[in-house]
Amino acid sequence: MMTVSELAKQSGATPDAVRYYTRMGLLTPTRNPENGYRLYQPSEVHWLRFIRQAKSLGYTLHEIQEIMHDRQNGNSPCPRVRHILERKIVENRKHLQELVNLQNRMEKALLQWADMPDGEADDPSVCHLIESIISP
Amino acid sequence: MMTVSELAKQSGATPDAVRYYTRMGLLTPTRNPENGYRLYQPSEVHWLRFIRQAKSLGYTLHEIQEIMHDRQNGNSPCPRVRHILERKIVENRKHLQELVNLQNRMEKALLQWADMPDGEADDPSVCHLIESIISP
DNA sequence: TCGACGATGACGTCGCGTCAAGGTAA
DNA sequence: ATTACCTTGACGCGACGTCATCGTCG
Repeated sequence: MMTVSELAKQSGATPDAVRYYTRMGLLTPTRNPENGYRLYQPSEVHWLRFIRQAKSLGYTLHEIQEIMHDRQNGNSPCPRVRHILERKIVENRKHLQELVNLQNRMEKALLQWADMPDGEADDPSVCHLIESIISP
Repeated sequence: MMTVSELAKQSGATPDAVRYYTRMGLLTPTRNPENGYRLYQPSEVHWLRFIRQAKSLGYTLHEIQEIMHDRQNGNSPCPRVRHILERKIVENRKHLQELVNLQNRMEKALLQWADMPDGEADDPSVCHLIESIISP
């Protein structure tokens, strides 16, 4: 039986994150009746590592919750796990493209600004640098 | 003088966003004393377009606030504007790299899972697919 | 006795979106 | 009279981090 920070150290999470996962129902400690401390079984280390592994693959805590519910209901979570990842690959590709576009806009702007002076205090515009950019 | 939704239409924002910018102090309407409606000067269209232009370049509303404060204090915001963008270009490059890494991890996982069966309901692991991934 | 740990509960992040409950305009 | 607008205030998102205030352990 281990306390929050002992469990946290075993898997690289912070004690605050462990408490948060516990509030969400992803971890289910018992309580020390003398002082109310959360007490985790050694087997919880496996669950917490699973949570962190899934998170590093892009699963949200809500999705991890659904995966664990499958398990608790006696179903294999694998079909759901595959579906979610396929969706995430598509979504992330779109997100990446947006960030690439943003990066291009920012770099083009900085290049274009290199030849432009700073504005004066009494300019009519807010910032002529920003306003000079042609919207895509 | 225009109401929220008239101003919003002039620049492509939603009325809710206009009210939000107003709460943040980025827009400063007067009020119709008869009914309390926000009343914007035609010149606010320029400010709102500036806000949206800056946002599309990646500036946060908080940063836009600082830029506007420069203006109101009689200083040129341009040096700040340049600095922020230089910082954002670096940050976004890092963020992009993380998302590319995530995308690679996800795509490798899906490929690897293609040859693996779904787990059974009585598996000892939570999901052997996710647990089979070797952490980077 | 003191510092490191534990507890709860609430608030902050970011940029809005949404909802409720009501008043107003055309 | 209907409908589309306006107001304020509060809550939701995601994954924690932080803070205050307190009790406990070694």
